[in-house]
Amino acid sequence: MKDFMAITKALSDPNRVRILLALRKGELCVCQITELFGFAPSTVSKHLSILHHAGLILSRKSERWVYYRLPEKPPTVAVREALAWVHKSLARTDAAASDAKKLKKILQTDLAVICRRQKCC
Amino acid sequence: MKDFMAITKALSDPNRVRILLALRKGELCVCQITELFGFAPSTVSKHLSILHHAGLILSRKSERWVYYRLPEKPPTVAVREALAWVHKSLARTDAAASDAKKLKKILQTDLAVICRRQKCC
DNA sequence: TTGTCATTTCGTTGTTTGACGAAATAACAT
DNA sequence: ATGTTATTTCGTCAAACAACGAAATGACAA
Repeated sequence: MKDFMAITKALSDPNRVRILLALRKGELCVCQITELFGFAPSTVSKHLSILHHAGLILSRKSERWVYYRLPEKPPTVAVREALAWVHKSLARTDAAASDAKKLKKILQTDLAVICRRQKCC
Repeated sequence: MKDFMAITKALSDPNRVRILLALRKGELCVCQITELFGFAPSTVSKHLSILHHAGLILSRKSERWVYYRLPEKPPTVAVREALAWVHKSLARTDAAASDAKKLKKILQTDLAVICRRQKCC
């Protein structure tokens, strides 16, 4: 029950759901997600930590960046079904499409440039 | 997306999830659920209204009581999958079993008696 | 119509949550 | 070692939320 509630709480914020949808196409680093949302990096990091704690995403560190991704093999049935439910319900929505479009642009830009941009302005 | 978030918000409170599990065996009136939880009737009513608004439960009025139940034919795919997910994930947990046991006792008692009990003490 | 009774609505209170910026951390490059 | 840099942690603030009791509602019975 506790594990299950960790999942439902993680899903109860629309921005965290958007993160799950954005990760469908493959892993993203924190600053790419930050760029997509326009939030402070600390805010995005917190959202990712909640998703990670619920088992809904995995992370990996490489060079200077931390990448998050959907689990190829979900840790529990509850997590697997939750992810399937999210994607089935929302993959074709306008919100998902709009994020996907924005994400495409972000993926064409160099990571270092994106990160630096978040510091200065 | 808005409809989906109504569902995830509804599921993000453990007591509301417990209500959904309690309704698996059939409809219950507000005072029976109130008895099961030990909360104030107004609190339970609010929880039910949130679940109802998300499409996760239906209501019907009969004599003096309002009965809530799971939809036999869920209104959307998202709702259907959500309910299936909840039940699949939690039906066999201790929490569900303990509520089911308590509920069995409540169902043996006359409705009017239960309701009156909540007024006086 | 009047009273009764189950439920809902409303207003209040304490807790949780989501956002931020500043400071800490951890990894890498110099 | 030292500095740089991406990310995380911490403290703060405002908004949202869950609980309550009191009052309103709406249905039925007298």
